[in-house]
Amino acid sequence: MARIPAGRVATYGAIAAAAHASGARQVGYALHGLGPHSKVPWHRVLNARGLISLPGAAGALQRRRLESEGVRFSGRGAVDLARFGWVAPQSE
DNA sequence: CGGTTGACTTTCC
DNA sequence: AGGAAAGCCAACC
Repeated sequence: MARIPAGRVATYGAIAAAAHASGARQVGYALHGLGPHSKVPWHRVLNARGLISLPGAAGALQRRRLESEGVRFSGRGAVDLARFGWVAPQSE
């Protein structure tokens, strides 16, 4: 996840596959455990629809951070994964 | 040790 | 096309 370049986003499922995680939910659970103080770019992680799955103020913070990195949001607050979606480089 | 939960995804209706 | 249901697996109580 830390290898995700700025201005790009990745889905939970993609990270799970790249990180050999057991499932997309576990990725989200791990992020929940990290906390907002972690230096991991957790804000670049979105769900399969390109939407922010994180409710509350943290979600608003995430969107703001992504916009700061150049990620453009669609009218419904969704990110175009076809453009900003990050593909894991054969990370064994 | 077991039932519930969750920052998810996919399929079926 | 939009909502409900099921699948998934580790953490929590």
